[in-house]
Amino acid sequence: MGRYNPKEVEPRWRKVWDEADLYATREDGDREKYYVLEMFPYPSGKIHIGHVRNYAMGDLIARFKRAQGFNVLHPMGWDAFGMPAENAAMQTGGHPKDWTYANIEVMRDQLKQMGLSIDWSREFATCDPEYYAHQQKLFLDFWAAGLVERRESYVNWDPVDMTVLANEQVIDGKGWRSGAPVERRKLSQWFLKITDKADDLLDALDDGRLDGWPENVRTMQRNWIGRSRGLKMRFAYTACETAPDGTTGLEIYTTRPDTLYGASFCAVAPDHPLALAFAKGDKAVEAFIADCQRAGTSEEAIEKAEKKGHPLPLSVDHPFIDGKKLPVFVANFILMGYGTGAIFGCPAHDQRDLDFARKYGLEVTPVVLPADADPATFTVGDEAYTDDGSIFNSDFLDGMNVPDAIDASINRIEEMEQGEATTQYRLRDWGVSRQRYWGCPIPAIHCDTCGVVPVPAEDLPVRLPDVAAEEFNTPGNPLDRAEDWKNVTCPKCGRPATRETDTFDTFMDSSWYFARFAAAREDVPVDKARADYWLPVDQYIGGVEHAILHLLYARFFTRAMKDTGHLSVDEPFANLFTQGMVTHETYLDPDETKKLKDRWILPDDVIRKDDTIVWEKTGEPVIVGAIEKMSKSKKNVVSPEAIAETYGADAARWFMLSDSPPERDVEWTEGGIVGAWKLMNRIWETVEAGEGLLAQNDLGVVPAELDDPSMALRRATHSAIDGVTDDIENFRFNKAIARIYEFVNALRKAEGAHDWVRAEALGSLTQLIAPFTPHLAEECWACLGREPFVCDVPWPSADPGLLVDDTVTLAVQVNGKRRGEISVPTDASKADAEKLALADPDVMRHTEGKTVRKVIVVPGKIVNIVVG
RNA sequence: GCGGACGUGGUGGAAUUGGUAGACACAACAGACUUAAAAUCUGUCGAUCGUAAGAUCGUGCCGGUUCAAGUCCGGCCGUCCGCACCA
Repeated sequence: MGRYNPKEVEPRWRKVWDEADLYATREDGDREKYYVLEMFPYPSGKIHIGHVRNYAMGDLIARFKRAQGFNVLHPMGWDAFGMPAENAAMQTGGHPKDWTYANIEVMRDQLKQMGLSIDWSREFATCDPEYYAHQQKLFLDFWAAGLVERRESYVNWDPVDMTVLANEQVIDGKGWRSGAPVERRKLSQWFLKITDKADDLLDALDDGRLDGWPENVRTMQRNWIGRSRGLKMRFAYTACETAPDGTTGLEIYTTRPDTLYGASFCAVAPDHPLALAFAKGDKAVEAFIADCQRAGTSEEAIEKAEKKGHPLPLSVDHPFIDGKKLPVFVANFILMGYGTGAIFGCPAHDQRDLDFARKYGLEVTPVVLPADADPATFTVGDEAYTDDGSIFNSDFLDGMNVPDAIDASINRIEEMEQGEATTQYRLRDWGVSRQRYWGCPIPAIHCDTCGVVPVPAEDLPVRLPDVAAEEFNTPGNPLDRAEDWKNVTCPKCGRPATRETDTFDTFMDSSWYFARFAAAREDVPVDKARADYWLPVDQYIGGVEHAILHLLYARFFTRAMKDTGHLSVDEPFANLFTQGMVTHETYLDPDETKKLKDRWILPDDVIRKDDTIVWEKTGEPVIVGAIEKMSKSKKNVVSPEAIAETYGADAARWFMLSDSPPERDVEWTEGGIVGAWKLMNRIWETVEAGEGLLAQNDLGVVPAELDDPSMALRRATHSAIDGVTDDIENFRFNKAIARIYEFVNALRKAEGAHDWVRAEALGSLTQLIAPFTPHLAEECWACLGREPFVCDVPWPSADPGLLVDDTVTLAVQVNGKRRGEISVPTDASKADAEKLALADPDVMRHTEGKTVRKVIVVPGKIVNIVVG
């Protein structure tokens, strides 16, 4: 007897599991497969509580499915390339590689301490040449398949990190990592043609292929891809054949060709070729463009920015109205990156166009009439009319609704050979070049004679050269200066050439790792047969912060890998679950003379005294700040190591899964972890009281004639099995935990129950907690004298006969208000229930002297008596 | 502005297709045990009135449907998330 001692118990069981090699997985045709994967961690140094929550969920699912008889794959790896390693190298004078692998060593140990059922034989880091060699091969295959493009383009340049960012990595005009305002630069860049797959990426969101994904993630991806159907058309220049940029007409894009009759001007983006061409000979145009480019791109700047334009010295002909000319402006609100960078303006039905037209005195002709408006008097004031209606003032379109008019105008423009229907995307191709050392080298060679040449497959991998530590303290990319590595001969012509010195965006590394786990040691990127067995991932679990970037890239990669014969699936993740963050209170030093960033105090350094929280150092109260996501900057972090040391890994896992629904944020509190710890002890104590009770896995037949307390415990056992199973299957871990609490409470009150029933209850309890708290469960299982291992025992099933009682309590309402309750046999007829309800004294007090007009009986639930 | 999620005790949160609102836990309070504390155990715990039995009110606000609404419908208010001068 004695308290449960996780410090001794947990390592002991992990050793036993290790020696039995329990969690190594092989392909096995007899059992159905189940692939559960949590987003792999970046080896930043130590695991944090967020990891604990993420991996506790994944391990819960893995163990649950394993007990249900599935052949479970549950692997782990490291997303190991990336800038923090270079920053650390800069600060410590070391090498990114040493820093990264040292962190992996530490974090692997920490993860192992959590008692996860992971197949460590499949572990890899993305910075292993054995991994990135295959990534280079995939890239070469994509290149050959036409999915890669090298082009000169404006890029988002992060001046702090000195690298290019993908559009997805620019948030509010700032770098996603550095927070520095992003600059525009023109560079030659590698692109993956994700827009080639835009339609399928979008369609799969709605055609059932991603039914296992949360709606919010699908919506985010839908918005991000941003498909719109419209018309690309040319407006002929009035009285001139060609413009200074060499074009013979202005090509615009519109989704509202139905409003063509309301057009009153055209406008182009400040960096549109036409505008730039005019700027060369026109100081005013040049000045206007420069002015536009100076304006910020932040959200605020855009919102406040006034619609501004500058006329260009030419006009265009209206396609439908003979003799009507439209002026052409350069305007600050047109984006070069969307459509053709040019529009026609219809002020009556677009707010931006209206603002612009009012400012420059352009005509406003309404052409869409609201349903109840009078065509003779309808005008547009300061608000554009953007809803549906019937077309008027528009010749052949008059009387149509908006969708019909859109079709009709497109047809007419196509007949006139002035344009065609097209689809536009907000999504742009994925720029994958990064001017960094610590990434996967791009396998390409630049030759003056042959141009850009792929590295031959047999020369892979292109390994990162070892460079001296001081290289990381020099601005720019160390690969640019690694002369021995950089200078090669051209594989085509044999003349001197140079390697590509950019490396891949690290999001590429995480875009296919799930497929590599199927056969992590094979000498091909993906072993097709084994990948066909394991993929898709049946359950993927991670943070919602990856809803767009990582998940979209992985979906694209999977399609590209299918095109190039590496995979057979086109969606990588059949079911996705996005878990909430772990938050914590923040504490502030009240001394306001200090800078804010120096005032945050660690939770470990404060003490709760009655109602106030004081700083250990001074004994003075601290300011209790908001409950926020744990972050190093606000110091509101707790160390999983310290928690495990004090309470054990099981208690930490349990707490992270209790209370809050898994998709919601959970607040880390001292009270919460203590509560979990108390339960560990309570379970242990309860099981220990039944030590060796019927020490066998198979209890045999149920004894006949059990007394009432025994029957009650059996019912509690089976309803716990039923409820917990259902809750786990539906990701309601907090409810599953609540049911286990109820079951434990029932079990502790049932000491007089029959031994057989107690043995059944204790065994079931142990099995039910096993996916949550594997060490404790194994210890309990051994204590009961059952055969190891509980994690390999089939999941218990509930006897449906024990889920219903033979009597049931019905609430009785009078006029919808609860006035009493009656106990009736479960199979009682409606008439019997009605009779009993009407005879109940509590009910009769409210029906006395009144006429019963109606009685509604819902079997098993409620009786409602309507009186008047 | 567009799209999505949500709003329940002091707190985290339960409530399957409309059918006993507040499961389970945290905090708080009272009691038992103890020299004492911790731990553990028992009890109370939405609000108001009442010694009690009980009554009335109560799921962001207003209205509606229904025998019955946290749940459905209409209209507001508020919070969070994503996108955003996307033509």
